Amino acid sequence: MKGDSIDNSGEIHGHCPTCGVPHVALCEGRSSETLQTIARFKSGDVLVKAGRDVLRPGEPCESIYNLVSGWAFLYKLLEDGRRQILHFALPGAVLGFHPSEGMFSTYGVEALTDSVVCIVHHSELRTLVREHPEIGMRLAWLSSRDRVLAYDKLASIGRQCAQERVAHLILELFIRFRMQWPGHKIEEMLLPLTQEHIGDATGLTGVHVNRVLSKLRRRGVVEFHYRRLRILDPDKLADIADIDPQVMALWTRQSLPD
Amino acid sequence: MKGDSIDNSGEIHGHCPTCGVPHVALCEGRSSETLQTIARFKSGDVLVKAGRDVLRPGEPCESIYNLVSGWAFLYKLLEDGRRQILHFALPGAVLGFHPSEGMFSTYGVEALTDSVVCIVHHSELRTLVREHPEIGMRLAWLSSRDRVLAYDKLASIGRQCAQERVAHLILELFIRFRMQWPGHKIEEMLLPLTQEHIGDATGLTGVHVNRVLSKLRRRGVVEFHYRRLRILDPDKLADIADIDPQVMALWTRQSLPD
DNA sequence: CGTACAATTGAAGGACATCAAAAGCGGTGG
DNA sequence: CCACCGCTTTTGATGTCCTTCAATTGTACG
Repeated sequence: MKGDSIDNSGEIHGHCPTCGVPHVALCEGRSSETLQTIARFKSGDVLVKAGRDVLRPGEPCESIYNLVSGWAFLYKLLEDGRRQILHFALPGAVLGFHPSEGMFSTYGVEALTDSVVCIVHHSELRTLVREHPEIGMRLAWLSSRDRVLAYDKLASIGRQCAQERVAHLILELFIRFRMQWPGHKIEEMLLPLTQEHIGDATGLTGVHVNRVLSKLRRRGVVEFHYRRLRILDPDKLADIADIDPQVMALWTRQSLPD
Repeated sequence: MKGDSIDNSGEIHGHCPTCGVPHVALCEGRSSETLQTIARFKSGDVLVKAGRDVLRPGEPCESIYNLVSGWAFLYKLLEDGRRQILHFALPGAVLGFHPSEGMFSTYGVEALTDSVVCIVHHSELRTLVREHPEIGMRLAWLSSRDRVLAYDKLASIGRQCAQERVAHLILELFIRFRMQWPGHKIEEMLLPLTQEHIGDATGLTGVHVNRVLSKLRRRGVVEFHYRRLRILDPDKLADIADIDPQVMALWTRQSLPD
């Protein structure tokens, strides 16, 4: 925290009183009995410095990581070093969930800011689900939501031009950000990304992202400069990105409907 | 079936004796008691003609669709008609699983060949999972596997050149196909796709896919002509696609490990 | 105040798209 | 069996969006 007026690197609203696991992830709406069960199963919190890997590509998938605070991103590397960013994770995300033990992660997870992750071993997760079936369904829910988000990006990267892709990513992050901190009505936020990150997430080069951003600034749509994002014209942005913000908000919310 | 030596449009090996739901999907390894439960919950099989939608984009997600036989693909449309194919579904796939009711599908599902889908309503699914927790975990497993596949495509489309993308898609389909019909050791198969489909799946134009395919044929890697695919040099293909076939096979298999 | 990293700008080249036309294949009906 | 039709594949010419390489400027932070 740097005494900024903008602060979105920190805690999510509401944690399990017993275990510090964010409400938004596994615990949302669970009875306090269940929460205590989860607390029993977790093996500890870990602080990960910005730029370090939470999970290295190719590592065995022994645990799931609950992102308590900070930003992270999932990425994949090609042989020759090219990098594709798959997803940006906000506090409350469940990371590294893989269907089964004995597998090796096909992607890596890197902390974008200093982050805290809460670790639950896979073997314990299985027991946990047996005792509390609704958590299995919740995992399916989270997993499927990430799948839908990945599909969204696929269409964007596969079929949209550079300007549309950048607009798409920015709007996605903006909406997901606002869902997390509903208090903030601001159209200005701190995005802990470089233009290089945006390039790696949109399948473009950092250089070209820069050119696209200047055009968007000149058109009065968005400003992004040294991690400070300002949405000037949300409607025009949604129009360029070809996103219905209502629908996106539904799909990116963290809590289950009734 | 046209009396071809190649036949991969039909049934998957082994169905639930009671309900016709393929083993590979929800039922794999379930007790016969559970199978009968699933049979109680399913609301019926439906035949979908090639080219028709199993699920239209924007439709309410009221049911999940178990693909009993045939090929289908998930797709997304942009405003102006551009299409991105998100995933090709083989027999045994669970389609249209969305985390909750009251949502509208953000993508469509179209039958590639005449197909049979088995429908289970969402409300019934919820009850089913309450009674049989392991099915919830299995849904999470399936969902997460599709997510990993989507991430794979994201890296391919975002960071690979045309030749690599096409090689990637072909190898993915080839490996997934072989996992389904382990009997077939053949490197020749019937792929019910046009080059236009490959283009829509790789973010290229059909025309350019054609040029890439001719180059791959001239290099002696693969032949694809009027839906007939022949892998000439699997190793070179894997090399171009930047895929480890072993890893891909692990991730695309249909059955849970012990 | 200096250093490291991020953003910005320019010039040149390449990969893929677009448009258009011809040829090939498969199914249908005479 | 042949002729026809629609769909798919193939090929060519031209354009453009994005990349690459390189140099400069700007910002944050110790």
